[in-house]
Amino acid sequence: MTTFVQPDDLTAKARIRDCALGLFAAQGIDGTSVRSVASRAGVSAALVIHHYRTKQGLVEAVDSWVGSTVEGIIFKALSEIPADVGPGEMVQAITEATGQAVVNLMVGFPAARDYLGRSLLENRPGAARLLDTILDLIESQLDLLEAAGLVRADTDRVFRAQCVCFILLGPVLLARQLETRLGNSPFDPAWLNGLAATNEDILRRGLYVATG
Amino acid sequence: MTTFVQPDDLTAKARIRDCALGLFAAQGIDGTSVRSVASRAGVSAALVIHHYRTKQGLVEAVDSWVGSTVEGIIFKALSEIPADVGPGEMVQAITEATGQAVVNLMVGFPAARDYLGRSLLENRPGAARLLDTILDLIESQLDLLEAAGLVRADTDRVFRAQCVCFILLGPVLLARQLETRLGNSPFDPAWLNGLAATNEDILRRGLYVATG
DNA sequence: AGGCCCACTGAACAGGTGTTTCAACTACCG
DNA sequence: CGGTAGTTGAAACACCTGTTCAGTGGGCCT
Repeated sequence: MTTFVQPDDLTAKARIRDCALGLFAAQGIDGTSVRSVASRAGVSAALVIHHYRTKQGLVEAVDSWVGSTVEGIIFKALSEIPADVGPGEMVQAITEATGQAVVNLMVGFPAARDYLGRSLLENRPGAARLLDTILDLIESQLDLLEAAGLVRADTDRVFRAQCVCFILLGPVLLARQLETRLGNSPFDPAWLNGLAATNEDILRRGLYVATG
Repeated sequence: MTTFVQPDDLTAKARIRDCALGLFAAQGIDGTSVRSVASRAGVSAALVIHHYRTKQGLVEAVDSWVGSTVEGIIFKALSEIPADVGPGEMVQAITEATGQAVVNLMVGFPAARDYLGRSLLENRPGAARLLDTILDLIESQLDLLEAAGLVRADTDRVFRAQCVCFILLGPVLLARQLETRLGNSPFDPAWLNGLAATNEDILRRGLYVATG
């Protein structure tokens, strides 16, 4: 059977998957029952099991849907880099493109973003692989930038990648706590851009005043 | 039957609390049943309820024990600052003392550290207050340092505090994923010191090479 | 000694969970 | 029209959950 779904009314199976994504992100996987997913999707619990065999099957379906969505966004961002930039600007172009893709993901796909955060928090295997991918990506990008003379060579390549990773993922991991503290969403575009600007400024010039 | 309790050993009530702390940290609160806590403590489930009334009561007992432990460590660190440092070095002394206290906490109290991470991840009210406290503390410390001319005044005070907070909490939040990636504990003292040194270096001098 | 309190237990209860079973419905194809 | 395959739902099953209950036993006070 074909899995291609036209953008008209979602089939019950897709509706179940979407509702599960939202509930998993909001309450966690263990905190979400099959019945509550079914109720929100307007179907019976038995239908959820019929379509996905087990709750674990539903979780895997959500995992793979989110994974392919995220990969699609990043691939799209990278494919839109103009091909006529010189080799000197190429590394910076890649960095900016991926950074923009991250912001786009956080602002434009709240469900996927929240689910990613949840997934990391609950230490699901898919999220562990994702963190691995993120850290590898950051490490290799910083390596490229170092080779281009844009990143200090006297910094540990593993530690610096962790530092950047934590700065990037912080809002995703602590979104709920930050929301109650800030009063509005930490993914409000204006707010996120301000935070990103400060982060970039700190990475560029340091936070402390040079004491000579 | 007879329980082998050595004279200096913990009372059953304290043993239950400690076992709960460990299991909550490892599996989450929702993922830990009263019976599993009782089993690990070598008592019956009914006794857990007898001592703490409800599971929620047990959670609150663990919360307050961790809270007072953490506060004790920080207070002890602050009280050990020699009183004869000049006002110029005072802010830096406070900063170093709290930084050292954080490292001590992460290295010396793995159970409390893991529980704190879990608590943040599960968005428990106690942890929300804790994050508030941490952010307030960082903001005011950076304000002090800025007033002393040690932190750049042209950085947003809220965003920069978030940045520092994410760097500090990253290993706590992602400890389990990092452990599988690194092969050893992200809280190994040597490793943690290396990470802290790189973080401080980045905050001091920036990560990117100054491009003029 | 008697009385008493308190730690402690096994069994049971009520409710929620994931899953299974079976029956009924709908849409398509000949 | 019949038949078949894909959908859907109500009810039930076995299990796990937090919690309650009635009771036992040992140490302590008067």
